[in-house]
Amino acid sequence: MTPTTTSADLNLTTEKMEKVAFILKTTAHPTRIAIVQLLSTHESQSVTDISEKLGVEQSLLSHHLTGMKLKGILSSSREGKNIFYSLKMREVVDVIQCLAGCTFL
Amino acid sequence: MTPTTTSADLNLTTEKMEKVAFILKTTAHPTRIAIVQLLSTHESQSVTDISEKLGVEQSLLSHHLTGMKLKGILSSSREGKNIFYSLKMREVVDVIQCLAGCTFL
DNA sequence: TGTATACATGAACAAATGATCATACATTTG
DNA sequence: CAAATGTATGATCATTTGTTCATGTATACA
Repeated sequence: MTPTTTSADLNLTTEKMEKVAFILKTTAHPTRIAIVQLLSTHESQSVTDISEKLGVEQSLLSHHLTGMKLKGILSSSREGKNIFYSLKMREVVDVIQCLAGCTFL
Repeated sequence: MTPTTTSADLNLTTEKMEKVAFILKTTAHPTRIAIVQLLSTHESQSVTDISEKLGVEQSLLSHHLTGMKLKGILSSSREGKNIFYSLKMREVVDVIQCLAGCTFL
């Protein structure tokens, strides 16, 4: 039986806890959550697309995007003048989904 | 049909994204993940218990614990000289579980 | 009442993060 | 090749976070 949404026993090594913390940290920002949200339903978007849809200035967005790429959450590919980002680590969608479902939020 | 662990479409308001980010941030630290892990299988532990089991110094641990309590993740109650902490927001267990299950970590 | 135990708190500081700005680089188009 | 467009990068600064240390507070017990 594979684990479902209902909580099970965690049993993490120190190393794994660090890695999990690392991913959580990389995700823990409203703009970055918005990026994940957008890419969860769009497969691939250019920086300009994202910038316009989220209302985030180019440079700041670029910092967020390259950071998330560096940390393995996103991937990117150039297509002419544009660079298209997409979700590489789709698990973060589940993570956000999980918290977003909390009634108390 | 209620959402399961398999990714679905997120559709979050700005406010909700901020709240989710807030919880993620509050969880995103190896020590705090260890605390969640411990409390996920122990219902209630004193500060000394946690300090010894995790090998974290009293004061630092206390800062983490009070922070997590303040942010709604833990709750606490005094019992004589001891203060027992327990998990209030059990959803964070699922969040960690989700990432911990990733093969690439 | 004094002392020990358990925990919290606040100051201080280092390190990480987030934002902004200016500028650099790559690609297309004229 | 020059100019325009799209994106990245690096410097700088403000803010937040993590840690340590010293000290404060609450409870128990002699």
